[in-house]
Amino acid sequence: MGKARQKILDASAHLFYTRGIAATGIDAIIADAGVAKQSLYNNFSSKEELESAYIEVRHQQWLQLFNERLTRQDSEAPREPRAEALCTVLAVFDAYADHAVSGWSQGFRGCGLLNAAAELATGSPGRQAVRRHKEEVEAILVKALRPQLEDRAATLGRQLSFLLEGAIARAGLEEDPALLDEARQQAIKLLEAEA
Amino acid sequence: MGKARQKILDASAHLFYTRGIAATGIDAIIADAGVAKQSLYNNFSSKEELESAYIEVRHQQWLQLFNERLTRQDSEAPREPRAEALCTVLAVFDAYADHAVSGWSQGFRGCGLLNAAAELATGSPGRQAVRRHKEEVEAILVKALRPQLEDRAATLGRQLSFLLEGAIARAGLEEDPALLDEARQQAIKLLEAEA
DNA sequence: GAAATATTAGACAGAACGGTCTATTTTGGG
DNA sequence: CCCAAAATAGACCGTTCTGTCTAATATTTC
Repeated sequence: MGKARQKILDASAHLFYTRGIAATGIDAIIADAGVAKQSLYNNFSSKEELESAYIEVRHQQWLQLFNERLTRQDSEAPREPRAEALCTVLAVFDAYADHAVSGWSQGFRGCGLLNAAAELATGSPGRQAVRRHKEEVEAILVKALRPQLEDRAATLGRQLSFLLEGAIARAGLEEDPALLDEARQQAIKLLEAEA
Repeated sequence: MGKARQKILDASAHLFYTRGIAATGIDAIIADAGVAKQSLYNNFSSKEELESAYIEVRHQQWLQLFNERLTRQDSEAPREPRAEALCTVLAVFDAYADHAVSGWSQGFRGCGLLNAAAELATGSPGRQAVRRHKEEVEAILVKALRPQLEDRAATLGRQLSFLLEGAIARAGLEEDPALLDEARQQAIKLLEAEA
């Protein structure tokens, strides 16, 4: 397959994130990608399918950033069970921060997936995909906390996921990723308090 | 002034919230409102102005729900300084829950203001208004906590605002306002831990 | 180098968009 | 009752939207 598809995905990732999905027209995407309109419809049957691809790619990007953070910390830090839970939690927070600053030059606008969901109809495949993404993030947190906290893992994992989600949203509104650092600090304190 | 304006505001509140702003056309609004197109442009100079009005109205609606919760609790509960901080915090959370269930029949989709911001350009008046709304909510929390917590009020107020914001977002995705109750419970525990 | 596959530019269609205009009718206050 | 203000229906305009079509040109693969 060709490289037009990737150029289209890159351009739509940029435009969908910075201007919103509905506000971004096909013509703007192909102009930004430097690609013919037919190349878009050779790779995606409709704009809706391109939107779904955008969401899926963004989810996979986050997963990769998370795994990079996780393995990086694993090779540095020791393996006490308590520290491992903390490392995983921090990797989740840092992966979101990484995702934020990776698009910082385009103007930080919070979580692209949550923003996309805001434009999608209730029950639509895209919105369900975003829902599953957030559930997966929460599940990662809960699973990491389980060995140490048992019953309280579910509650604290959910609380951390709320904290993270809210921090990203507010950081996007304030255009200040530093709010993510604050949430990270608060997460550390919450974990210490549970120990 | 006439009642066409109110019918338009009601219809656009419903449609902007459930379908998104960009996805909602003028014709859909006037059809839902049962109003002539000219009546819309007699009351609003453009769709953009109607969007701004939608945001402002929604902000005022929340403020009213908050004040109702506040005065209701004030007339019931005693006035210990510690309990007053808790009451204000819970009033903030409950006001958001009220706002959620008031539109529950139309399908709960989280915070309408945050959703609107996701569609608005960085630096646009509407997006700035949403930002100020969230800052005001956080300021209410911090102010309520100040007498009891002094220095820690700012940090805890911010943490509570993150918690609340994330809970609403996740509740919207899950279409389950019960997540707001969980966040409320977590907020109570956070306050107890600080005491 | 030939055949198959991608990619290109651009015209085009049909619908939906925001917004204007006219002309008529309804409404409400003095 | 009268008159000004408000609301009505609906045609209309220019633009933009998604998506299709044609036909020529690159690129890859064998």
